[in-house]
Amino acid sequence: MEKNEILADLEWRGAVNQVTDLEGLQKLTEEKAVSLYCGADPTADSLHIGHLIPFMILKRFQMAGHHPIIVIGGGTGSIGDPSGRKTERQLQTMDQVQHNKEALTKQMVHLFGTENFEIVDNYDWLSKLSLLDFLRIYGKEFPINVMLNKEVVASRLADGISFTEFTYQILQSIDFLTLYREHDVQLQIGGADQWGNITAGTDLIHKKEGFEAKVYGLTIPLMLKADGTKFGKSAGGAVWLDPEKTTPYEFYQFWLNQDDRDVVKYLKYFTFLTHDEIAALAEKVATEPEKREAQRTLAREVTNFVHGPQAVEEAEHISAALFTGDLTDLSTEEIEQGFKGMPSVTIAPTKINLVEFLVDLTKIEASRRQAREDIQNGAIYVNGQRQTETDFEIDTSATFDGKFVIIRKGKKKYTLVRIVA
RNA sequence: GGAGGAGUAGCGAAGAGGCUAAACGCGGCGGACUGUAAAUCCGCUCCUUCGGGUUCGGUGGUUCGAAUCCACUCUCCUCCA
Repeated sequence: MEKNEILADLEWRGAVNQVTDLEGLQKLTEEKAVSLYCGADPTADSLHIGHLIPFMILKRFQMAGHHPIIVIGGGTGSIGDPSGRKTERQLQTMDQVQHNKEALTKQMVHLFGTENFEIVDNYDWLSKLSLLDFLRIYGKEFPINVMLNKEVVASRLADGISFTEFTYQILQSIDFLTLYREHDVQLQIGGADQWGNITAGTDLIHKKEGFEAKVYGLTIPLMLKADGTKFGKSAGGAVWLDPEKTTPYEFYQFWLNQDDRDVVKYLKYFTFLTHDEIAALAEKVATEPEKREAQRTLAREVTNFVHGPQAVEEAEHISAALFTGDLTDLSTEEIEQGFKGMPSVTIAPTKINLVEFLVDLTKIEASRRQAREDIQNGAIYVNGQRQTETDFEIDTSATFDGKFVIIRKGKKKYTLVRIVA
């Protein structure tokens, strides 16, 4: 893709919500390799797929020959962005921020490489700013009435917002200005809820650098699923990029299970497939939805991007075993390989009643009552065999060389129980 | 500071002395159907050794019996100052 085609591509992908000056930005992409940035505050020690939304766009800019920068918010993260929140954030300790920052940085490098990409930390400049400088140099440029009118702030006035969070938009604006000056950054992108923060930044740059300063903002639409719920949550909560938190298999399954109505949208957002390839898959969703080729491709592409080809192969192998194959045919080696990364618990060899096994030993079930109910409903499978007797005795030495017991609960929740003496 | 109102299971919301482990809705968990879908239908949703045990903001009382009545207390909301 050429530099000047990037905006049209984003439009086609439905990835553009608002742009401060679309024509101006288009012109800029025709003239040069544009430096652009997106912020990510270290609020947790892993990225999740919500982060992927702006990051995919940064990546597209990168692939088109532009120059993306991620600002990791060591400074802003210690303050707390009020955007998209109804209540005040709990401040994180600086140690947490530091820890999270390191974890996120690793993941970002993994996604973007080091060529034509930078990560900077706004702690580097925000922490050096004295209170008096802050007020004299920047505070003067921010009329309170304008700040109050920002959606993010206005929506919080009734319930309350601290001065700390109120100030967030100024800090983010200082980021943009700093990047404009030191890294020639002319575009900031972010989620739809970032519009207020982004325009605060362009305003500040115009005031400080003059109105001829060419800076732009672009926001991405809020992503909603077809059923109206928020994108990116699965049963267990957020879908993380950290394979320790969300295994590659679960990650793969998350994408594979997407609704027909959403899958094309996600192909556009989260894959680097061409327009023609996506159109062909869209056609297949319409004509032979039961094959779920679009979902399969989506899962394969995104898992490959985040976890690599090895992880895709593994995820597909596990999926095949769990959804079509008979577990008892698997060798212990295959289980060791296939279940790597599945939820697992380790216990000592024993012979025990199934209910106690599920509740006391493995914590797969929360209570005896629940365990009995699930067993009687036929929701529990031991090594692939449905088990409906609550007084069934499990002998851990009976299967898989006494090394494993595989418990399935419901349609697709597996737990690998490792038997270690 | 004054006057009212509210706190019930994960959430929302009934109940106003025994028939209430607590309607109903959502969410969650299962099952059937299916495409590892959607929609739909069905069951479950405090714990239990199935005898029972512990629940309705908290503490103490009245009563044979309290989520329901009384006192005190904590928290939140509205109005007035």
